[in-house]
Amino acid sequence: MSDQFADRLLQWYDRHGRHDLPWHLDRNAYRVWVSEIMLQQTQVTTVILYFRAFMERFPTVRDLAEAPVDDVLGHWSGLGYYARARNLQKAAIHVMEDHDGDFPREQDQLEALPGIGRSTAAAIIAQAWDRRATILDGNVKRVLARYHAISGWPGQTATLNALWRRAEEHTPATRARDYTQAIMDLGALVCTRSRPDCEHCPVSDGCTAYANGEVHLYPGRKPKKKKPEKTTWMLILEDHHGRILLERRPPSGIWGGLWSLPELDPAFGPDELQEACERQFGLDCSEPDLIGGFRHTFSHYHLHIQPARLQVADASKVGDDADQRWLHRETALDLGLPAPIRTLLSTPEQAALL
DNA sequence: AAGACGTGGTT
DNA sequence: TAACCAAGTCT
Repeated sequence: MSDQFADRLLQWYDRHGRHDLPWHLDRNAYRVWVSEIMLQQTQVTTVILYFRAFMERFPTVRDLAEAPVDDVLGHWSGLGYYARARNLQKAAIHVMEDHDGDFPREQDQLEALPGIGRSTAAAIIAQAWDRRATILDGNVKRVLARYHAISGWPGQTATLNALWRRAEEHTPATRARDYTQAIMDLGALVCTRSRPDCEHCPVSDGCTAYANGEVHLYPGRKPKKKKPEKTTWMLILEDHHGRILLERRPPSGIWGGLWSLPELDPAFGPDELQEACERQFGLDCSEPDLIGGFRHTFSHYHLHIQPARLQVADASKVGDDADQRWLHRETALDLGLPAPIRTLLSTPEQAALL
């Protein structure tokens, strides 16, 4: 059904929407897909530079499928949610092997690819091929929650179902590409989380929350919970060449598959680091030299990272393999590193401490 | 169903 | 400053 909502929105979009984001140029399914994955829970301004660099290095789905995983993660370093990068490459391999290098055209086939859910599949269909499909991202949730005064936190199934139903209803039969971009642009530029610009909203007429003067009540807030705190040790083990020991983290969990400093059982106290180092790595370490800690906040818990610097007498006991390497700082920066570790290894002030 | 999963910006 | 949140998906 093509209702007044869609018509007014599209009219507004033609004049005020965003028409030249990087993924709007040379538009194809691959570029749309990569942009949609990068944009999951990530702001447009953050994505732009990553997208350009990623496309330069991996111009086609084949380039991505054939690349070393560390290269892919390296281009994701600092973006967060690294499962996205691992899934991206898995999906690229599937597309090459099962679909002859072409993205499947049906929504359920797209959703079968790792990292592509209901909304991302719809975004690809609409953005890449201009076919009718319904998205529901954070922007659309906010717009529709206000327009229809849908109460409740969108994380709850009932609220989410109500939003999906409305989203489907509003999706027009034509101009699918422009419509999906338009409703996201409205959320990003007008119907913003704080200080929405209702005076310039093309659909304020039919907006229930606006009519009731309750725009600020929607969407419902997430129930707040206390974040647990976690403290860990990150060892900076340096050999006499000035190289640092890095380890690949397990494929799942925080920073999965990325390279990082060796993590030590947090149960060890500050004065047990030398012993722990010898036990865990079989290394003959000098007196641990604490260089102070920095605190890093995650979305789900506070993680206190305490870097401890130790000089290693004989690095040959820990070899170079797929999961453990002695690397100079500059070399390490080519790998997929978590942002805090990258900062630790790259900023002049931090590096001076190493 | 609810929690895990990152980081940087905003309030 | 600490909470909140952004073009969600997976388990």
